[in-house]
Amino acid sequence: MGITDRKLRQKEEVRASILDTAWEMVVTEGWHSFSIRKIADAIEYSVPVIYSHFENKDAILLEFNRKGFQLLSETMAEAKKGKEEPAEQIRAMGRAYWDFAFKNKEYYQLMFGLGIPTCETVSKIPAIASYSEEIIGSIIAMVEPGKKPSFDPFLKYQSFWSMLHGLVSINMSALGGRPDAGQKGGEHDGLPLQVLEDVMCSFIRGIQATETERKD
Amino acid sequence: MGITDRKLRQKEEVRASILDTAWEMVVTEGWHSFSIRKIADAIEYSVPVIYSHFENKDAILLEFNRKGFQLLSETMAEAKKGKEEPAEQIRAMGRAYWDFAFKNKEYYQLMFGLGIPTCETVSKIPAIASYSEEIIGSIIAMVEPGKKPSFDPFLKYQSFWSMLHGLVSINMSALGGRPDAGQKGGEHDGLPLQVLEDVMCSFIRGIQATETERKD
DNA sequence: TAATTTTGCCTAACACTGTTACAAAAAGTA
DNA sequence: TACTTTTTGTAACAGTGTTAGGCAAAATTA
Repeated sequence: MGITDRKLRQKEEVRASILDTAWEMVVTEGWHSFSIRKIADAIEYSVPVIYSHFENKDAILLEFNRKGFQLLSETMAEAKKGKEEPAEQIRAMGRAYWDFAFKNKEYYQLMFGLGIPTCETVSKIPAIASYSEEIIGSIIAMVEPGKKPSFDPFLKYQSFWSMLHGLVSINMSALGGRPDAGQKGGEHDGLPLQVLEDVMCSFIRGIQATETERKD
Repeated sequence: MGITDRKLRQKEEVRASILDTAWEMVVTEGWHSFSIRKIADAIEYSVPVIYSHFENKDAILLEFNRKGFQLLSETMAEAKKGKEEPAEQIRAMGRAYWDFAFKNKEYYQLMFGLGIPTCETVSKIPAIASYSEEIIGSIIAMVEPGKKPSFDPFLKYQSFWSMLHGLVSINMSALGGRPDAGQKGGEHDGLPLQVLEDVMCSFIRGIQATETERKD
């Protein structure tokens, strides 16, 4: 049956063109102009055709979310590969995370913007797991030799991610506090990268330090 | 002229009822149901009346933004007041920041959500300045005695804020990574607070450490 | 008091948005 | 060719932000 075969192929083409067109619009015009109707107009089909490929608007966003986390976790794995020392791996991943965020602003905003219902969709995106494992691996490797008691790698992972995410989103909203922060020469010049280094430094030093006691 | 006086008073009342009603709706139903028409309906006026008080929807949001930063900077000042040691001040402010975020989810989401055009509105909110000065003050006080060269308090401030913001927003989206993170018993139970302590610990230790050298 | 201006307010429209029911057209099958 | 199934478009529904125009009451003036 070559006919149903071709039909499937054509259907897949339409689906791809929906995603491609939508993405192009988001990149060139921003998330605010992400609209089913505009996509339909651009691919020269009527609106219901889109609904025959995706249940609703959120389903398209979920698809981009998937791609974003896939890309991020690949980026992290790639950054890790070059380095031997766990501390260097973490530094490289931190830098890679930063670069990913600013090279793929649209993905990052979708993935970590507060407005998006990530709560329920976490389970639908397996790449989140592989992304976090990439980091946790290095953290464990970094402390294994010393064999410290009461060391929670997941806690450290959350700290690390929090630091990175905060840094990125504050810089992405150009809300640094200094009036000249944000869009100047290139995209993020000088100080923010220094802050990134500073943050990673104290994180790594914090893990390498023997004790992690706290006075509550 | 008591008449124009009363008119001004009444106009002010309508304005206040717009803001009150809008806020109540946001708190009970979330940001998604923040709508000019719904507000008009609730205050029992027609839609254009709202436009006679606010230029547009963003103007109302800006108003809430102002209030949010006002509240945050007051919270920070209050937290600082109790402590003498700069390190303790910073820890207290970090904790206060965290509490503010989860006690005022709606404010926090508005203030630091990526979807909101904070870039242009920073200049319109003077409370942002007083908030950051509150933190920078303690950072400077903490290192002053030692008189370290090449120490940038603003860089440390950005690090600190980034860590806090990342921590909060990751926990707020219930995206911790562990399936049970987020909405369990109360609102944020156990681990996240440990992460907060962990993060503040390494931050303070990082400043207290004599050198801040990096190998690039 | 009567005429006139000003003010406050509402109806209704415009241009959008996501979503869907239904009918028409195209394609495949007999 | 006639029938059936699949694919597609039209048009509607229920929302959204925003604004133009008119009406009536209130305040000002004559």
